[in-house]
Amino acid sequence: MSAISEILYNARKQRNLVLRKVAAAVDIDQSLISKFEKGERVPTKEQTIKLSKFYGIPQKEFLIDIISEKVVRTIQEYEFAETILKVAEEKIEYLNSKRGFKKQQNNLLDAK
Amino acid sequence: MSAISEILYNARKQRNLVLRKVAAAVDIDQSLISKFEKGERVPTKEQTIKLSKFYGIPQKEFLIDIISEKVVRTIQEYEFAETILKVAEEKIEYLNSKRGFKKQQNNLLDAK
DNA sequence: TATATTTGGACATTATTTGTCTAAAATATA
DNA sequence: TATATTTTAGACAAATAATGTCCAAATATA
Repeated sequence: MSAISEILYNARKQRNLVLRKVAAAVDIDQSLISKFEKGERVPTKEQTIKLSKFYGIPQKEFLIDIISEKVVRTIQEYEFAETILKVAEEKIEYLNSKRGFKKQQNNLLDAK
Repeated sequence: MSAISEILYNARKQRNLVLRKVAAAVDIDQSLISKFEKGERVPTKEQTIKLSKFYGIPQKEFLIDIISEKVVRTIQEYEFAETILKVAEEKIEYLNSKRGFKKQQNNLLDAK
């Protein structure tokens, strides 16, 4: 039972809504929403956006939550999952520094 | 051009092997190995194991490299990729602490 | 107890990843 | 320079994974 499940379940309960009503409002099958609330499935990006809008959940934070959950489900079978993330971080930082470099280059070119 | 590409390319060059020879030895299409070396594709787990054995690359380290590369390719489109990894880390740590708890429980039960 | 709601499981559909093929491009060799 | 060999890129087939739907069983409510 992940945080996403709880967030969705609580959001619906606070509003005293049944799945059918949410399903109609956001155009997602009620069975699927049930699975999200039970942690059986993870919403897609589009579904995430729809649900966050409907429930007034901050979109970016929710997206981060969803995508990180997907990452976790991919790597959790490995005993070295934490190391994977550390290495991934280094790679992302490296990519960002390359982008930063390119941005600086572009800025210099624009100045000319 | 990722580290994986360089590792594979250098490993092959050091041994003065052509793709065809490696391909036959590890039973992976030579065109595919070329794509790995160029960073166009990422090897599967099974391919990773085969290549690490063939080249004598430490398997666990190589697996970590490969899987983290896949994670990176999934999330790098987002400007908040680093945050995703941070949250994923917290989730993994949480899971590990739950597992630790279960292990302790199991140990206690065994002791009885 | 009847009805409404939620859930789980099977399976269809869609999307993504992976593997293969082939010829062009690049490089090496004679 | 001609030829052989190697590498590569692109198209597409095949395999796998993710996602959506359907429907009845399970559960909750009145």
